[in-house]
Amino acid sequence: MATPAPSSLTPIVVLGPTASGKSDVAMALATTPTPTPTPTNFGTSAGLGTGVVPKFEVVAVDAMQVYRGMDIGTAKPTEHDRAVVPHHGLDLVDPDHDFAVAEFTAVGIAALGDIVARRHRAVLVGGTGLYLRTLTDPMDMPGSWPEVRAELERRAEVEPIAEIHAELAALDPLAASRMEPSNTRRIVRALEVCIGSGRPFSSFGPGLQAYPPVEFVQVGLRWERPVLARRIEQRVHRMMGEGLLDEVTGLLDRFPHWSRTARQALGYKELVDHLEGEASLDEAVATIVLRTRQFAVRQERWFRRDPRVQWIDIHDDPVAEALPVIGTLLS
RNA sequence: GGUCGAGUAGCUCAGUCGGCAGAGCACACGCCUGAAAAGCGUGGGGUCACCGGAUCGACGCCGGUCCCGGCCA
Repeated sequence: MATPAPSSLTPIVVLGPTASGKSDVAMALATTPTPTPTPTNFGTSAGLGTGVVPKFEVVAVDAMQVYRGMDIGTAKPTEHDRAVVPHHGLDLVDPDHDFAVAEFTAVGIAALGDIVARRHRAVLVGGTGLYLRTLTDPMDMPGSWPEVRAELERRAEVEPIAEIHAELAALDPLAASRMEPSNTRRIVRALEVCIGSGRPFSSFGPGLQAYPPVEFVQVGLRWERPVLARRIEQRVHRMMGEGLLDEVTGLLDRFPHWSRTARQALGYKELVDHLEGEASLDEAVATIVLRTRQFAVRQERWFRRDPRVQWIDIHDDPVAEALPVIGTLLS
């Protein structure tokens, strides 16, 4: 794969499942002197500013860290880390705001542009695969047509999904053939785009299965599953100890109605269920652990398809084990 | 000790009249274009507690053993 040689401004992506330590690795990258291919000191007039070691800025690529006030459960970077290294993509909206990919993409692309303009280097911390893809592989993402969507969703409640799928097949056979006839979510969206835009859904770019060479250095942190499972369990208990339940009640106080998207956050929905009497606290915590483990597997499955990712096997200490490898990748 | 009920997939449990062993969850694998911490699909898995018996044929019927739970002593 003919990826361009990294320059000192090539963005770095550190990705991996939840609890893999990618935020720590990003912070370490940003705060430790790393070997760079460019001469740094001596004030040689190398020209074009190559003599400067770029400063780092972090772009958090995470669908839940965008919500203000959802800190503990999303493992959001601390105030201290954010004071030491500029962070982007955090605290974009309140939990009553219905947030979606396109909104993130706009913020992310703007942030990347600003970072380059400052001659700084971006470190993307990737947890949400789709969000990350819209940054590394800018795509022609169709718009949204809420009225069309609402109508389709209303129909999907009463009509067999097979009929709606057949309708999509008539308008866009290719798209219809690419999705399970039972996947209401995807079928409704594809139809929404066909009807709303007047163009076949499948005409919007090659989709997610193309992985062209791209000017990002992407490293993935890979753990053995049982080890990661243990880390997840420990982290969930740590979050509870840090006051996750209080965070949830406080947040409910300020925002009685969370958006559909914010409501999905792991650790939050289960505790809300508990507060509503649907589960004991122990049950809720056990559910958080289970679902977070399953989520981590889904993240792995998403990321491991991307042939451009260079995997680093981590056994114990993400920072100590990943940094040297990343250093060699950058030189 | 007596008595009643139970023992089937990793877990919780269905299994009609004796005729190829089932579900949900978990787990593995795949998919993913404005909900993505969401959503959808596929798959592997069994000494039917154990021993014996009757039967062409037993998870099921008969006898015994073990184990768990309730009740009575």
